[in-house]
Amino acid sequence: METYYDILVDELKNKNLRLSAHRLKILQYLCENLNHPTADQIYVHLQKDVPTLSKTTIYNTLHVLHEAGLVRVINIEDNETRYDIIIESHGHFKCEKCGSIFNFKVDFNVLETKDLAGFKVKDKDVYFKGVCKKCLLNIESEN
Amino acid sequence: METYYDILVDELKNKNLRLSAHRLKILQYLCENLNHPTADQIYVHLQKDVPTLSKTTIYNTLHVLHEAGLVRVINIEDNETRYDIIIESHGHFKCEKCGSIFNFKVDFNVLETKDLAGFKVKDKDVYFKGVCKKCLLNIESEN
DNA sequence: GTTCCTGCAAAAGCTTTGCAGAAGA
DNA sequence: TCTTCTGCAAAGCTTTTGCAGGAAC
Repeated sequence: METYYDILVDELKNKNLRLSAHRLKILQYLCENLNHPTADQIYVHLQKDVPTLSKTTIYNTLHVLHEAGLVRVINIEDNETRYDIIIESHGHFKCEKCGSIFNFKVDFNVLETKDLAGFKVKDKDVYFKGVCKKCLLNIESEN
Repeated sequence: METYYDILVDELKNKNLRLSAHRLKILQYLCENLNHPTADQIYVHLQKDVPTLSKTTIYNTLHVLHEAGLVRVINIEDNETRYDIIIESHGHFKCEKCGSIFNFKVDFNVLETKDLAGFKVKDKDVYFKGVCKKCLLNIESEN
């Protein structure tokens, strides 16, 4: 069975991008960790395995993967950029207590609007913020 | 007739926030320029009138206005934060050619999803990116 | 008279850039 | 062999912080 990773590697080949060891590591990390990591989180994690890995390479690779259409950029918060492999369109919810990001289904078709008639829409992002279920329960149990 | 500015000033009074000269200037600018400026754009513009104004005050004021619920924070792009007085909920479209940000109507009710059952949702943002009508026409006329 | 706001300078934090050496095709 | 990638160090940008003086109430 072909995994997300395999599919993405094929995509890289198709687009004539080099399959360097570091790129594959980063891609693998993204496929195994669908928790919308920041560049720094990827760096800290992979450095354990690959001590020579630099942040520059993380940024470079994320840019390349984004331009190739394999990675989504998430700017739900102003002071951090997060990354996500693109599986299917969904919205992102960020909990202000624990900082976790959750995916949720969004019907992007219903967002069509005549206000943007004549516009070419390439990216659609839906960002929600608030408090997640788990944190809400924790707050309740404290009172 | 009461303007947006008047309404917002009343809001500040109600929340016991000080109506300093600089705060009122920044609020006035936001009411008269509904083009989602960055902190720097506000700074550059207002400095002509108020040379002593500092960027620190711009940031401070924007934070205060945001916490008071009068200003919306827009993170459609990773390297810049934009600000918007809150009139009614709408989506934001950013043109990748000219950089302009357009508002468009969004029915936020249809975005409700059972995936977030039990979550407390406080903010909802819809960000689209692409090319605006005007830039599309310019591109066509070049060919 | 208090409290809060302002502005300067410095620091912090994330991201980008330039360039020489290394690795991929 | 040629092209592209990598990593270091430095720079760039936006935003935050600490603190003394000043303004609002």
